[in-house]
This record gives sequence, structure tokens and C-alpha cells, in this order.
Amino acid sequence: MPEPDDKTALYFSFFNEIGIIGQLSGRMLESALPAGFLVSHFAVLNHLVRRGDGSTPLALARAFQVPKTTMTHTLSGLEEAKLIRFAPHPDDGRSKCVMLTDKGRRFRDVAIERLKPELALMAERFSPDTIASAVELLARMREYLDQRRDE
Amino acid sequence: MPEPDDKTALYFSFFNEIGIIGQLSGRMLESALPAGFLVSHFAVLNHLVRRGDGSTPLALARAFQVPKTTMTHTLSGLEEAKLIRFAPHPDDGRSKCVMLTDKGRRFRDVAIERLKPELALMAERFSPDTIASAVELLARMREYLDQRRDE
DNA sequence: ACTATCTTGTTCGATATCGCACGATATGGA
DNA sequence: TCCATATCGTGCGATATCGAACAAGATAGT
Repeated sequence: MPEPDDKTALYFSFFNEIGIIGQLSGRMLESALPAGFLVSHFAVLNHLVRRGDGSTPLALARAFQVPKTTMTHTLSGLEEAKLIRFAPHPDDGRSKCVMLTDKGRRFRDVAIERLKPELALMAERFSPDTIASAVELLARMREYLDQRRDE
Repeated sequence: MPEPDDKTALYFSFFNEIGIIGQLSGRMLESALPAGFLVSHFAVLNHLVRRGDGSTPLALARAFQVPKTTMTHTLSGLEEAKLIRFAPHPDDGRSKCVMLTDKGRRFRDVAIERLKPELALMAERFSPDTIASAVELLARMREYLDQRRDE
């Protein structure tokens, strides 16, 4: 390492590992989805199931930290596949509400079911406790970066 | 959560956090790069500095777990900016060696210098020890996913 | 040496992602 | 009320990413 006297490299390797795991897990997840669907589609459906639907596109874009144009594109794919539908926003004429359809919920459930064996295998090597504490750190990191971003 | 009886959701949130941090850290890093350069460019340069240059494009693609077509594209951008150059492969006529140029090394050093304040701030909240142990877990996870991928 | 098969890098086409700029609506102050 | 400014979603163009197919070179079996 060229800078043995500082910790910079450590933090870079952290983000480097994050990036690579993002790649690998994305591929793994996509292999469990029908052709043409991506992580971004699944992630939105999963979010809607877990946090409840009715969010606006902008709220979703912020939740995943992607530009709103990207979210528009992702949502239009989901709508075309009838996995979500849009409802008018009750208070704000500029906005809309993203609603899960039954088909969307089933799509997400099937994907999860298809991934369960893989996750079970993973759980043999990485205990829920290990992952839970990692999630704790990662969530803190996400919140920190998110807040820094806004400043 | 819809499946209170299994740990599936925990593992999903792990990968979800990974994805979001990937987004956020990518943006942060790109803000320290000249316009038109992306994380992928920096990541390759950083890899070449730390692991030494002379790798082949395919080896780099594997290191970052991206398709080789993607690496071809990334490398062509770096070559056009004269941050790397290609040398013929001594043993294999199909392949080539990716070599850092002085300009490439400086590019990487400048980027790191520009990021140091941000990382120093981060280090106040996330100690090197914390990050080091996270890197350990992440590296294990990467190796695991990598190996699963090949099966 | 010959040939079948594998490996490496690229080209090509399709699509995802992103920044910019716009129209529509909301908000707040004069 | 009226206007300036902010916010929400989208259209557009540029570029990144990826899978499929290919050409050139390597490899292994005969």
C-alpha cells in the first residue's frame, strides 16, 4: 500500500467490498426473477410490501437514493407489467401514489420463495446474529452518508 | 413484516443496505472526480496502484465482478484519457496488460487527496476498528458469493 | 501436425441510468 | 389576489451496462 501511514485505504476497501457484493447479490437475485426484471424492480416491490404502499415516486427515489428519473423509469416498467398501479394523490395534484397490485405482491412472494434455498445455505455460513449486527452498522452508515449528502 | 417466522427479511435488508450504500458512496466518490469519470474508472486505477499493474482486462473484470464487456468499456475510457496504456501480453497473443501511466497514478492520488477530509469526518463516527471488522465480514461474504456464483 | 474445444477481448444491439430542462402544480410573501 | 419561487414527475439525449455472438489465439487429445 502506498500510504501506510493513514487509514484511507481501509475505508476504500470497505466501499470496494460493498460495490462488489452489490454486483454479486444483484446477479444472484436477478437469476431468481423472470427475464427482463432487475433488482430495482424487486427492490421497489419489496419496499412496498414491507413499508406499505401509497408512497410517491419521489419518496421511493429517496428511499433507494436514486435520481427521480431513474425511479420514473423503474416504475413505468412495473406498471407496464401490471405489478403496480398509480392512484391520484389526494392532496397534491403534481404527485401520485404507487399502489401494489395482487400480481405485484405475488411476483415478490415468488421471487422470495425462489431465493429461500440460497439464503438458507448462506445462513449456514453467516449466522443471523452476524448479519443482524452488520445490518445495524450498514444502516448507521447509510443514514450518515444520507445526511452528509444533504449538506 | 409479512414473514415473522423466518429470517429471510434480515438477509434482504442486508443486501438492500449494501445497494443503497453503494449508490451513496458512488455519488460521493464521483463528486471528487473530474466530470465524466465514474466510480468504475477510479476503482480500476486504485486497484492497479494497490495490487500493481500488468493485470489483464479479464482479471480486472473478475476482480470487480463485472462482465468483461463492461471492463472493455471502462478501460477504453481510461485509455482515451491516457490514465492507462496497454502493453502486449508476453505469453498470450489474445490478451494484453493494463499498465498505469504517471497521469493515471496522479489522477488517483488527487482523487484520494480530495476525499481525505470526507473520510476523516467519517472516521469520527466509524472507527477504523469498526470498519476493519466490517471489511473482514464483507470480504468473507464476497468470497462466498463469488464461489457460489461459479457453481 | 491436425482438429476440436476453450479462452480472451471486442463489436453490436438492447436497455438502465443519469443530468438537464421543462410543464404542471403548490407554496409563501407582497 | 398576484407573482416569485419551490417541488413533482417526465421527456430527452448522452452514456453505462449487459448478454449474445464473433474472431483470434491457445490448449489438449489424437
